[in-house]
Amino acid sequence: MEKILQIISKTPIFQNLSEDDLNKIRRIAVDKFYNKGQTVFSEGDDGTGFYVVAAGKVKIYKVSLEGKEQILHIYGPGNPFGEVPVFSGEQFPANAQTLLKSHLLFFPRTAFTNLIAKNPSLCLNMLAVLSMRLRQFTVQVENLSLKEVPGRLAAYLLYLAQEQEAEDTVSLPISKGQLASLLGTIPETLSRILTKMSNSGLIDVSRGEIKLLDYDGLEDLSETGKL
Amino acid sequence: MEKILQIISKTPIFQNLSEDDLNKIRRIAVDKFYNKGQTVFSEGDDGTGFYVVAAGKVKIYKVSLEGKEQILHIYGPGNPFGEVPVFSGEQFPANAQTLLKSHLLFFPRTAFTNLIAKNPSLCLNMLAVLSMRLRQFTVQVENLSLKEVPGRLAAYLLYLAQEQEAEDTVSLPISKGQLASLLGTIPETLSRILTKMSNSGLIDVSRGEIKLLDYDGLEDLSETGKL
DNA sequence: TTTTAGCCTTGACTTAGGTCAAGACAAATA
DNA sequence: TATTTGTCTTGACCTAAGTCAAGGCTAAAA
Repeated sequence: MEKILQIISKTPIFQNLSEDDLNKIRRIAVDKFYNKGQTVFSEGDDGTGFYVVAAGKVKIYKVSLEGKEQILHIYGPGNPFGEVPVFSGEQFPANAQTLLKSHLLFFPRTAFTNLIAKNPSLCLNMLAVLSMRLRQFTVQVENLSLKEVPGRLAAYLLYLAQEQEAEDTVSLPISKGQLASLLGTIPETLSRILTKMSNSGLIDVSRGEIKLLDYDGLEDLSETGKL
Repeated sequence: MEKILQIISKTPIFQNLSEDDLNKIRRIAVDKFYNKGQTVFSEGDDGTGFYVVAAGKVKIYKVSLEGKEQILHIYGPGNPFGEVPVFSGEQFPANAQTLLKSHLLFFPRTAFTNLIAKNPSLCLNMLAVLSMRLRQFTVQVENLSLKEVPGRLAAYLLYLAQEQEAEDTVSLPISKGQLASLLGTIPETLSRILTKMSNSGLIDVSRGEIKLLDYDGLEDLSETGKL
């Protein structure tokens, strides 16, 4: 139980809250454990609450009738997900599945809204989280609509480098197949583009790691989109 | 000034608030008037507050370096926009421009956050609005990534029919050029697809109005995406 | 009514990227 | 070490949709 409190106190949405508030939050949290590849919820399911990743990794995604998958987000420790139906009612707008053995905290809807209605700080934190999400979607739509795949890949690699505070070598946090789905393409295309970028001296690819050889070139590519 | 109060009391984010609260909100609202085609804000501008459309129409959009435009939303009376930087700080993530002569209400950031921090109902309303937005983005990403243009168009027409509570004839609220940008394509492609759908008996197109002849066919198209 | 200007449409062409099928490679299991 | 399994890569091909350029239509302006 104390472990839960520790996790809660470190996650962004519960930042800057009193100890009393944190305890109230802890009391409504429910531990849930999942193996790799398990479905947490599916699009259309009733949203009875939201989750916070305590450990592991979760993908949020949509699937077309023909089976093509588009990943919307990948969340790791500290990230909340599944909040949309908590505030707008209705069902989950997408699917959630674990990418690794995961430990999640579940916050039941009504208990949580009761809490938030009495706690302006918590409410403002939540508004900040949703706003950041909207900002990210804005970028994703821009990428899908205004950039070609090489541009999206370059942008993602630069984002990874920043995320990992890496000098020049980033490690892919997901498989190439999943990366393709995140970038809105298919593995074959991603593979071809990786070799193309390799050949033009932008990057160096080696099993799960990519060395960024030409930052300026990558930045240019991520903006103009032309390889 | 009373007109402002009237507008405020009708807009969704200010629903279910006490008269006292509405008056407080009214006091911080600033009237702004724009002609057709004027820029309200640009991507990267500091977000000093957000807007509510009192009258007119506004598009929120991104532009690529090569000048291609992707519309993210089109907002009419009662819709708020530009809230992201209010809660997450930083700059506007996209551009806003009027599509018609418009009357907007501007809510300065700090005055509004002060209000919201003291008013749980207002805060929950705002959470609901942002959640709905996230839901819409989810659909937009799905459309862009998993559907082809005919599918997106069919989905949009069905959405319009529902929106307008139309039996079978919907009127396009925006020009075809703008519609192309909203669907993530270009006018030429949209034009070709409209004639194709016309030829296969799904719709009947006539200057700003489209008659939906085959709902089932359109629904099928919007899901499978194959014309 | 004629002219102008802004959309919209059509045609010919190009291309990014998807599909299908076959292999290559590596890791896990036997 | 051999075998299986899943992931990744490569090649040949196809197609949706973008580009470029020319006209056509409508509506406002002269």
